[in-house]
Amino acid sequence: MTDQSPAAAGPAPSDFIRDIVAADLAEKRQSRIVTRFPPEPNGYLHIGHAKSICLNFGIARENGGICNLRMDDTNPAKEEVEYVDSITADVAWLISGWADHCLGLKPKGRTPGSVVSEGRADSYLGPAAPGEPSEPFFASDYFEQLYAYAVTLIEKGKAYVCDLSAEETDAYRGAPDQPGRDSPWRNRPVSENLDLFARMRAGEFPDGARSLRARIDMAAPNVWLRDPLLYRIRHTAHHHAGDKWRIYPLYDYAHCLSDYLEGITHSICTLEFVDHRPLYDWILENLGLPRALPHQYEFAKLMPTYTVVSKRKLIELVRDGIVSGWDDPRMPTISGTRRRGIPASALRRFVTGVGVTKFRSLTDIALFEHAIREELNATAARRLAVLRPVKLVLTNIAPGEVVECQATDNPQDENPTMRVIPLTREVLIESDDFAEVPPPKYFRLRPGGEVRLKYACIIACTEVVKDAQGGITELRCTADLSTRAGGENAARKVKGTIHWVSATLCAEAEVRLYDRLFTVPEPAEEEDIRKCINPNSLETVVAKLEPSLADARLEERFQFERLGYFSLDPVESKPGKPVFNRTITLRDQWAK
RNA sequence: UGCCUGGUGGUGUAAUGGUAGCACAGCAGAUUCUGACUCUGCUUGUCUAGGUUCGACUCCUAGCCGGGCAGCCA
Repeated sequence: MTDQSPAAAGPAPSDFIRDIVAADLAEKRQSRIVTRFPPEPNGYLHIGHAKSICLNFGIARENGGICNLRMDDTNPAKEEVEYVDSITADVAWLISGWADHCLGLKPKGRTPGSVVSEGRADSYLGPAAPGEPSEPFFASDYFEQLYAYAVTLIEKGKAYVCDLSAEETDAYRGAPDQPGRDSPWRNRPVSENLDLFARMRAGEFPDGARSLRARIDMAAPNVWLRDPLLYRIRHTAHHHAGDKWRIYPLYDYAHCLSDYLEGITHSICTLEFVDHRPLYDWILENLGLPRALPHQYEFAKLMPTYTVVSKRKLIELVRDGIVSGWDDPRMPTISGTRRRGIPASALRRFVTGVGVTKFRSLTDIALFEHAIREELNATAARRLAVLRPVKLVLTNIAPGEVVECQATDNPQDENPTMRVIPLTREVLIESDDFAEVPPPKYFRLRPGGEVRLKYACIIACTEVVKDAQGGITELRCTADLSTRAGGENAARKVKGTIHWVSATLCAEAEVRLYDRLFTVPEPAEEEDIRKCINPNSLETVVAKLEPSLADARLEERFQFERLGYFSLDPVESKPGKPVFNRTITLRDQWAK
């Protein structure tokens, strides 16, 4: 349950929201911190959500609190069970081994119960006890309670049923720089409002015929205070609540009260909700609730370069078949990230490393790549694999002879383990590790030149064999076995060391090489994102692998030396027919 | 011309009245049986103008520039 990664060993993050939390604790405004992560189940989670998850769970974790996972499902037209399942799985994966103990789930099937707070009737829904059957919280589980609160608002003269159409409502709202006008239904008697609202619930009116509105101020400078809608009529079944509702609450109304019902202390969201905060507070304050009220705080969402993080654009990529699905390894979704082989710890390190501010920043994706490499460099087992092979014959090794070479699994370990790789007469090397006419400063193999075969010995190229078209068919070399580890010339230096595999004793696999999906730093700013799709974002090759890779397991992470980090594709790799994904290349100064 | 919000190197982020620091990126070098990792060095910054102060990224005033807001979406 403890995180052994370097990121966890470092100092706890600090930002303006954590400062507020710390002050609330120090000044006893709160005794226990409860945050929440409230996605709408209408799409898959992406790395932008990962920042919010790590912020909310991180704050809970650092303060001995919990973070509720809540489906913000108040719009039945857009939401699906598929999404609640993927969201639940993605959150579990991201926090696994780091904040599992902070995950707030509710008792399965439970809705808010009656409690007494400060001597007054109240409602509350807390998290499930350990071991108890549980599921995420759902805003739709609060519909009954939300309805009761709405009745209270009506009784207090703070809400009314409005008969204006959607278009009329827009017109009456005015513009940001000019006040709106009161709805003609604004001063409807309480009894009539109560009756109409009950009949809205009963399904007596068609979609859009009426709405329930807060009675605030049509001249408010903040447009969200101009009698915002609380409920709309929707004759639609709900994926979680079933078919018993004909009216559904809107976000602004449902969210603050969901927070209250769960005893949330700090409701953390992104910047676009700043304008809604006065409404968040208005609803809670005007209900005269007995317990301490939650407070909303806003931060800037994560916007990485060379990708998009908007559900609408992500949905387009999936729908238009530009990627294979939500979990395509090129997608910035959490499921795509996972399938790509990126460790959850690397994603966490990245999203917490960028910090939390109110500045709308563009984060260089290189920060993510760095976090991935840092994590994988420390943990991935080194292996040899050749992506684009060219044959090389070691003329002084007899056919059938096998020279066993000791190879280090991970030089980053204090006591690295070893394995054996077979060297045979015929080996395969990377085609661009040989150059007939080498560019300046090229220190790999060339005609008449020398290079070391990693973990084996130094070889010298004696002959380049070509076919009739001039294509290279094989390289003939001599191996200096005295330069093997332990040999009398083991210390001999040559400029280059290259990777290789035996041509006769090797495994084979499909390897998928990924590159960034977009060619421009800010694809979201383009008029049409299809025009800046990187045509080379996926290249598939059939690679030759050292024999041990035939036994690779799904959860293992490898560094194919000098190439990058790889792991098995969890969806399409099959026993006997392995498929590897390249998670990321190694940093490459030479390529620049 | 309404309301909200924000401006620190190329990017992100610290410094909350006391030496502008860190990470990434870039460049140069060292090291290397991975052109990886590691190590060293370097380039580049407080939006502007006033004011307060011994001293201002920080406080005040006025500007400038950017982002968001008028869904019966969240």
